[in-house]
Amino acid sequence: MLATNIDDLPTVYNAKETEEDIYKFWEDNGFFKADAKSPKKPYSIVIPPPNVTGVLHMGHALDETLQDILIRYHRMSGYEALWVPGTDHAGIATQNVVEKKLREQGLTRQEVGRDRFLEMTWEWANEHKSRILDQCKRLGASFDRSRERFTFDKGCSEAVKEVFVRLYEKGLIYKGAYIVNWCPRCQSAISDVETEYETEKGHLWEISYPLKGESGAIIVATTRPETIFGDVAIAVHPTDHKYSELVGKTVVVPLTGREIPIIADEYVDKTFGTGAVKITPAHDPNDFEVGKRHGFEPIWVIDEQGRMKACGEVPPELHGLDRYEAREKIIGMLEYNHFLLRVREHEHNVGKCQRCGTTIEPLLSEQWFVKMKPLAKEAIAAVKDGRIKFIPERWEKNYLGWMENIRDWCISRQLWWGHQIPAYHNKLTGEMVVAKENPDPSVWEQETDVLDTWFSSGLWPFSTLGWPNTDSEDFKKFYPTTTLVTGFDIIFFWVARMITMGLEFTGKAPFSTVYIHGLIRDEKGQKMSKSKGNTIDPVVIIDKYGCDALRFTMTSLCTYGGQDIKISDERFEYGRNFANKIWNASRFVLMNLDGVDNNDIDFSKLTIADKWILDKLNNVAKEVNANIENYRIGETAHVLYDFFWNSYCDWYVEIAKVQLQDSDIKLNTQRVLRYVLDMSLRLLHPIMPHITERVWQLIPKKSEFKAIMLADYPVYQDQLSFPTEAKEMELVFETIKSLRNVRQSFNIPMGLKFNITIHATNEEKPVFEAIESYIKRMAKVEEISYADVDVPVAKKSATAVVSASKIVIPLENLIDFNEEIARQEKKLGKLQNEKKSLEGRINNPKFVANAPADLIQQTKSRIEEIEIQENSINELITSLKA
RNA sequence: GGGUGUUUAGCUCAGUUGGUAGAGCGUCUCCCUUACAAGGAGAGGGUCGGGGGUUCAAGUCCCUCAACACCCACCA
Repeated sequence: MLATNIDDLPTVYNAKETEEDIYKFWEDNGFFKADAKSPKKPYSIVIPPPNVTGVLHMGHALDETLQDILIRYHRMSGYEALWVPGTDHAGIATQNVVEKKLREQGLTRQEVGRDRFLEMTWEWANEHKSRILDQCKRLGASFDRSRERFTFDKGCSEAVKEVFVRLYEKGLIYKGAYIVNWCPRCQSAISDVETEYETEKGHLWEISYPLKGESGAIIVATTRPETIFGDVAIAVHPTDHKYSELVGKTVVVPLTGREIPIIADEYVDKTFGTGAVKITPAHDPNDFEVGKRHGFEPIWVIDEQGRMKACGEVPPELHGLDRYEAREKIIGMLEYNHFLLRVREHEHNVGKCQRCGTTIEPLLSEQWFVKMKPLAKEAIAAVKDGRIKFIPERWEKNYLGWMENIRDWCISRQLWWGHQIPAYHNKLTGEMVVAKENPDPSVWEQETDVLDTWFSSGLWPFSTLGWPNTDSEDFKKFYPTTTLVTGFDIIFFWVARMITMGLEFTGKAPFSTVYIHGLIRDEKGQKMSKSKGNTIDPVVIIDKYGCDALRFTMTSLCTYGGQDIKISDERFEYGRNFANKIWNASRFVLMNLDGVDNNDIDFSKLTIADKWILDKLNNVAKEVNANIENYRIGETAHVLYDFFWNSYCDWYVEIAKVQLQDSDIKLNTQRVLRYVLDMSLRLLHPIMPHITERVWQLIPKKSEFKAIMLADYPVYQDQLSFPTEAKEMELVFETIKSLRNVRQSFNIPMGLKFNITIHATNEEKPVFEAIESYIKRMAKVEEISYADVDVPVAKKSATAVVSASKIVIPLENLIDFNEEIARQEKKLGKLQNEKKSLEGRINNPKFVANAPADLIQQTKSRIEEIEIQENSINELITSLKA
């Protein structure tokens, strides 16, 4: 149990013991549950579903924190806020994990069989499904667990079938034989976006193909000699004079003796290699196109495992050999037979499987595709006409560029873990139908391929809200969602597809704003990865520094431009220290409230300092609201940090200590202290939910809200605006700062109080009188006396020029006058520089003609102010020198 | 080959419509002042990557160069 007695609160904030209890308090009270029947305006976010295979990492921590900030802010601002949590079945990734476990037992999925394998994967998924969302609780995530979903649950599966059938019926899904990116390890096709290219050092082999029936040969350059058996032609550029006489002739493929023609095709680059290229339509996407144009039948020579195919085209001694072993062997064979003329080092890009890193084998195979061009139209329009806005805006360009050049999406995967394609083959006739249900299982059997995992994620914003049942309460209330928060790395994978599908099936953009944040990197700016061993575990950080510290630190590092965020363990001290500051300032206030349980401030009794802090708070509220609305989350953190620490703690709380001594204004000061703390906590709550809730619960109050997370978010109020007093307080700060400066400069110990004389102007004197008590306490001043501003200052003294007045500290025995002269000259120098530059402006007629009036006025008055101070300082220096 | 981002204090980075640069950490002084040493007070530190241009005025807009990072394309 957390302590409730103020005197029992530790002097160091204990995040660990607080956070668990507070989260439980929220959850037990059902505060995260959204009400679809609420009359309030909806605000909804669907979580980018983490993979069931995953453990919480820093990327999630940031993503979830930002969503939680938006949700909590809107919940407090009068919206019915719904955050839908859930996980992704992550087809390949999950299957790989389960297969790996099998392999550890010496088994393959084929040995286990499809049904048993799926059973095992479901078991595994069910065990892990909630794990990551449970971990998100450590982040303080206020999502509605009663609405938790899974991309492979019944509802999502219904949505998938519905979408598939409708797209098929519309002619937007087709099946066909094309070159796809094939992962020999995953044993499946993967899509273009799942293929990552890496630069690798390889070789460029020049191979001689002898002409048939005459002497001579054509030299071909290739990086993949093992595909030689699949060659159907040699291509040269139509305008390449080197080869013009050879086009139409026949050559003999080395090592097989097969005869193939030399053809001309524009695809060939005259300047690369030898200018002649072998055409292997079954194993290269470009060659496939060339082959199609010229009407060649592709020849398969590499199988799905990446091994040489046991077919007539391939010499028997190579059958079943791995593609790289075969390559070595073939090189040897070519060399032995004098077909190999030259080898060169060659750097080129090689496609890798995003999931397992295996080199992709472009393979001709029968797959299912979605025609993207027709769907992309609306998805492009929705972004162009502003129905969907990207923050930061530049990602729009990125999205549009991709969408405008979109290619068909290969959606079939030769996996077992995933949504089985709802197509059925007639065992007798071979006929195929696409339907949500099997027409007759005794005659029809379902397609064995499953769908790309992103197919179901693409439906996430509406499948989670009840679609295809468009009458569901959640769908009606919360769709379309408001904001999507994610990293830029999945704009193509996910965001683009949600937009496409959402528009096609609901007629509405699935969200109006896409908030893209940066990626988390290590302190050197490198991507965090398990293999590099540079990951930072958010749970470890939370244990060490606290969740709110983690959230605050990360939030403060978010920039409007969405830059990547570099972190290291020590950086989180920033947030922890701030949490501790909040804790201790709160303790002070709580210890001094004497049970004051309301914010009923008596406006007639407000001091200048009270008005200043209220004015400041008011402006902060205004700024914070605007910042959050505009996704300036980092700025929000900075503004609140600065206000709470530098204004409230460093100045107002210190001033309040003075005011609390005055029985006349004690109660009102307590109310101001309480009010500003209350509002500060509310303002901070979306970013630092636990500590703010914890402290807020400790503030004596009549029941108003049950929790700070349900309290009203502060907004700007006219009656709390005190610009005049806010300005006058500058005098307090300047005075106290100058006096402290003098004290430090002359090494006057804090224990030694001194008297001062203020040579004040008539305007400023009343203000000084009003703030005397603050000056006395905060600058350790004994007595304050006044003199006219024109009266010469006492000779043996240090002087601070503040605004138009002078503050004189008689320090006969304490100061070295040369030092004081130097100190004043330094200040004078600064002022003179400033004046010089300002005068340069004001004396420029073009400036006076063009600059805005208020700036000119401002410049003039600043010059006047400087002149007054200059005069004072000059006088001082003269008198010191005398 | 196209595109985007970055370059500001010793370090890590902020800086919304152009109006003489800010924070955190670190450094140097001083301080256990009854909320906080994870703290308080004071100080020092930058010709805003180079060059050019627009403007009365440029860290901010335009051009150019350089370095670094990333994305897309995929010449065998």
